[in-house]
Amino acid sequence: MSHQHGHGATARLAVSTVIFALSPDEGAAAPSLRIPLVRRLREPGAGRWALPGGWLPVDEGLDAAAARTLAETTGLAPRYLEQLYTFGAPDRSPDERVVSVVYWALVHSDEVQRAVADENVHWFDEDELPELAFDHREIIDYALWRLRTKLQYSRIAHALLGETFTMAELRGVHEAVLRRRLDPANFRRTMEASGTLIDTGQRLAGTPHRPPALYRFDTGAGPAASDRPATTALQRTNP
Amino acid sequence: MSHQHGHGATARLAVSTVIFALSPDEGAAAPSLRIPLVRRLREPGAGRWALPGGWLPVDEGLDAAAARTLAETTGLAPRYLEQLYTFGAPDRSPDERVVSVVYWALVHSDEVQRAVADENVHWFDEDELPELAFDHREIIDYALWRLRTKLQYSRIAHALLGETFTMAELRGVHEAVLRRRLDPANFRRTMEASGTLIDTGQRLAGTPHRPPALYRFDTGAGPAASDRPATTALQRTNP
DNA sequence: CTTCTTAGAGTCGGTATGACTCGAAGTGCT
DNA sequence: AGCACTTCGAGTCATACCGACTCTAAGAAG
Repeated sequence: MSHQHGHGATARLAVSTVIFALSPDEGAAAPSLRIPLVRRLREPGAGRWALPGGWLPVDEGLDAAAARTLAETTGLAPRYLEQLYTFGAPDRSPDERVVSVVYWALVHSDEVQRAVADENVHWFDEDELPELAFDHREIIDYALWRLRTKLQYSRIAHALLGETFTMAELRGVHEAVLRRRLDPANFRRTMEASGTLIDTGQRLAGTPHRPPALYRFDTGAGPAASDRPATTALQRTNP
Repeated sequence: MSHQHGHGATARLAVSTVIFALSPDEGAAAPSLRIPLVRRLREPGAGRWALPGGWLPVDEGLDAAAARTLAETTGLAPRYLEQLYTFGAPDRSPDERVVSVVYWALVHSDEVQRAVADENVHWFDEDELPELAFDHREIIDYALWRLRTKLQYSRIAHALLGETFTMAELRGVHEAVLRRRLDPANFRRTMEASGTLIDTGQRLAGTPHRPPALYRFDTGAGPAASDRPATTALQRTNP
């Protein structure tokens, strides 16, 4: 029953990645989400902006191909990388059938500074995206939805921050992603109750007001990521 | 930057589906989840059980290929079908590189009766799975996790039930999927509060106790499926 | 030493949920 | 007919969580 379609022609496999970073902190301005896009140099869609990606080499895993793609574009390694969805409508690319396994990634904004600066690579603000090639606009919209949804039940915000951070910085990440103001007191309560924050004991000096505490993320245990089943062995430890 | 790997050899694309149905209702026994598998007739993995699937034809969409695969196996159309994940480790299949776009589906148990009966197709109970070919065991575990997770915040249980059903039947579906007893009173309260149930006004007669009400699912509006972003147009209607 | 700003703790009310109780409404047995 | 038995389905109570809000703490700036 399986494999009944023979070894005839099939679609070509590409891997693309939607990369997110926060805009570099420029004073008191609220940070915003930014996405790097590459200008297509060849047809189809030459001149248009598109997601970074490439054909899948026969001997490379999907995750590895996504990470490599990302490194070639930003020059840096992702802090977070997860498969998003596979897009394969027959007409999504003219001329030939292309199936794209799309990933999404988070990188730290500090590292964006050191990233590839090229006239054919540009970081766009989330709400100032240009016209995109193929179905890449839908893909980005889906990735944005996933990022926003996941931020609320997972703890991925640290992938956009440095080693230590203040509660206000962490809240700023959430506000930028969710595009919504959050109550500082309630946000603090929720984060502290999550048990994923560690107070370093240090305080950030030099602010024109009361110095805030600096936190680290608890990279150890804590509530599992919950976007994947625990391994069978780990799952048994639950009850 | 994109497409930089040329038009050389690439992986072959397959589409597979994890299909779920409830065991046929045999008296008072609690229903359980069942999954149809096909016996592999050729190498690699000949003789082993595997997920139904096939190579992706060049001119067929991913969803369509999954639905066709499912129809060829069960002889029926899925009540629910959603992409699960794309598996593409370089060594998951010997001999050649295969990337599988995997879907998961729900079908109604009544229809399983009319499904394909073949010595090479067999419905296995969720906890009595045989040794599987390739990485299909991991795939099924992931699909099970997704089904259980999604059942709790979405309303997909109706895809496993008939047109009308009692509250106890609906609860039975949840209990079978979650493998956990649920309090009847609390379950009723939660479901009624969700606003997705419509009381048909009819009651199921012939039971050896108080006759239960028959419900339908509200196929119209209600809380959006929330596993996908609303279309851009709809999203704008949010305040 | 007063004023300004943000940090961070605490209060209050509404809502969701688990555990539990109890009358309702059928069938089947005596 | 009447009693026992079963599940249906409504209701109660305690607790956890979360949004809105208040208030004090601790620094810089003037």
